[in-house]
Amino acid sequence: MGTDNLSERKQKILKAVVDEYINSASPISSGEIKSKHFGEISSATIRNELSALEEMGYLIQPHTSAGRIPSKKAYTLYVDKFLERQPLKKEEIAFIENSFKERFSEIEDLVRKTAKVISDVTNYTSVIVLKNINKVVLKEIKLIDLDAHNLLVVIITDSGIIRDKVITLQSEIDARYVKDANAMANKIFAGKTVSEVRNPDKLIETEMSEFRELYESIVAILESYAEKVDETVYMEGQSKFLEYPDHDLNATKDFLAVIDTKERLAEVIDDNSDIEFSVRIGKEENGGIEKCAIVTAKYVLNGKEIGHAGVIGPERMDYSKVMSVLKCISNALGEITDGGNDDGKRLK
Amino acid sequence: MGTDNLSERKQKILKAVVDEYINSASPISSGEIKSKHFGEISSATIRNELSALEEMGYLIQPHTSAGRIPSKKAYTLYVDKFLERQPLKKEEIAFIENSFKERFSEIEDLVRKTAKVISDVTNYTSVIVLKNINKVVLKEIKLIDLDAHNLLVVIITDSGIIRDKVITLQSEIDARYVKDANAMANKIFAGKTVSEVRNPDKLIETEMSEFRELYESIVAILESYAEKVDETVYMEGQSKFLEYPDHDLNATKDFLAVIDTKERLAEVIDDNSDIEFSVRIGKEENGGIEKCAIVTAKYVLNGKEIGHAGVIGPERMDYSKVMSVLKCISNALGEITDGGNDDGKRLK
DNA sequence: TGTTAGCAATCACTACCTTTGACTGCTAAC
DNA sequence: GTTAGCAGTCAAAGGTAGTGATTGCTAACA
Repeated sequence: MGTDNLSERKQKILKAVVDEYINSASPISSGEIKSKHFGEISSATIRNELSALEEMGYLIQPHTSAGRIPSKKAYTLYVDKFLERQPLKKEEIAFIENSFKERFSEIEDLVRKTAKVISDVTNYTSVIVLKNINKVVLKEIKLIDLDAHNLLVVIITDSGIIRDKVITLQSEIDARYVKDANAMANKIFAGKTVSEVRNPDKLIETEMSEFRELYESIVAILESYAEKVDETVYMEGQSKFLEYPDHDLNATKDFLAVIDTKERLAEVIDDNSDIEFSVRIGKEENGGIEKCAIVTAKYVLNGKEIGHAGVIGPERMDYSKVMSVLKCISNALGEITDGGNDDGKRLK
Repeated sequence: MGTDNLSERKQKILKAVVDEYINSASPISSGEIKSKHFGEISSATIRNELSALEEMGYLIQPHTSAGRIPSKKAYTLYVDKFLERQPLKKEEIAFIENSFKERFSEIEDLVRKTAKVISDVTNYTSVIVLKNINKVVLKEIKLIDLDAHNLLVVIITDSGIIRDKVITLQSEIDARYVKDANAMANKIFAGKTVSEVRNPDKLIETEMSEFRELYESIVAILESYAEKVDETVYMEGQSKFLEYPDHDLNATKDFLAVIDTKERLAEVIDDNSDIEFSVRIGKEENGGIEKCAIVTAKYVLNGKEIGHAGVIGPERMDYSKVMSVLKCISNALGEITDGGNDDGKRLK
């Protein structure tokens, strides 16, 4: 999808319409564009251009005597070509950096904080989806005996995420069993991804035979985490969704329906593309929410991509600011996790 | 707050108005009451009674030529005096019982499921708030060494809730240290409530001196859990909120604002009263949500009250059904946790 | 050929009016 | 204390007219 060979002037006018519409949320007239962007040419000329842009599918006229509003196509072009990375205000940068000054002992707290900061600075609803556990590498498995038949299994991944679950075994558990099982489990699981573990080779099968019951329980835990992403979705600022006039009752209904089932939300946010920012505009691309756009970036910690972070807002959202905020947070996170000893540009 | 000595007939009429309004959501006229509830007396007589009830503060007339709608006072009276426990449909009971047939290895899963079932059967948004950890009794503390300076602290309460957190210590950790610390920690913490631990007596202080750093870390964890109830709030069916015409944009805004900060939500749900069902009607009592009511019941597992469960819905909600559902779920939960060997009436 | 001014046409929006129908409150009779 | 009857009230719905913003078109202009 190129620029359709839009003339310099058409591009400038189109950009003006989108800019103005992002500000005002109401249709933009030819006169408005003239007075705010083009002192030189007349509104009639601009009208001609607008008419042409409409024919090309970039603009929409709600009714004959109204101004124009951008179409999805216009937003897409705008994000692709016209967006100038507008710098954040000093206070905003300071706020973000201060927010991550404190020490976080667990990733979960840090993620929560990140979501809060994104929402606070952008004033949109923020969402962070941690990567499906299928793709992460297991670092260690700890077994702790609770009583004669119950074990607490603690799963630690290489990116520091910790999950635990109690399992109940038929066989009696003693200290010796736990010790042996622990050693065995780590031999089998450590360094593997979850999906590798889920489809074990024959070798593992035989090695683990002594602890078959335990082995199957652990795999079951991993399976269940792999299936329900429920616990890896973080949201902040849900109520901000209603601060935008674009979001009427219908849009809100769609919105609530999506955030209601976190699985759906995770699907929407967690795309597989490898680009810096993913911008999805329009109902078809955002899980069915009317007049909404979703901007996400990779969420990188300790040099590892652990998920995606972004915002849900109106189509006419301040894309530039959102991207700047995500970028700035990415830098701040880089500094935390590396102790500031690299350029911090981890979220690419 | 009594019945204000309402005559038999006034009570009957008032109940009719509330019943009808719960069904139709639009003002109830004298004629409607006559045709549906009182073949014998004329609409004029009913009008007289309605007028009296209005003067007493039970009814509200949106405008002169409209029917009446119940006031908060009427709903309260209705819930207190008129509510007949209407039995659930067979399918509903079967659905609830089936939902809890499966085995839940962790409380968290069971709570989530409970929330889902409440929301599905009542068709309102459900909320479950687990009790503030301050009030629960610690059963055991497990320390697991991750590496030379990091310990995983697992806290197990008597109701089976498990929480864990990684702490970083200055001093070097070896197997011996962990073993001793473990023994000491359990001596100190086991059997106490969190609030007792937060205000330790001198004896504990001296006993723990050898592990001061560790001790302080554990207390800090407990403190932080006690302060942020964030992780103990479960919701289901948020989108159902919009299915009721009473809930317009404003109410939705209030609603989102409340559920946005889970602390606020917890405050609203988790009352300290000791009654079977808590019904809060009206903005003043429900955290500021317009035209909403909140019905909650104690959430009891293994004979212990671990929190509150309930629904958020319109003022004109089907109180009877909600209460029946909560009761039925309570029974089903009792059967799970006791293996069915008592009358199961645990949620009182 | 591209640009412009001018002008009629379009249409949402608002205000205002009328009609309709659903109630009520009151009164007088039972 | 109850009822029928009737005038009064008011929201909701529908219609009309006026206003203002904005466009598309045309004809003149550079």
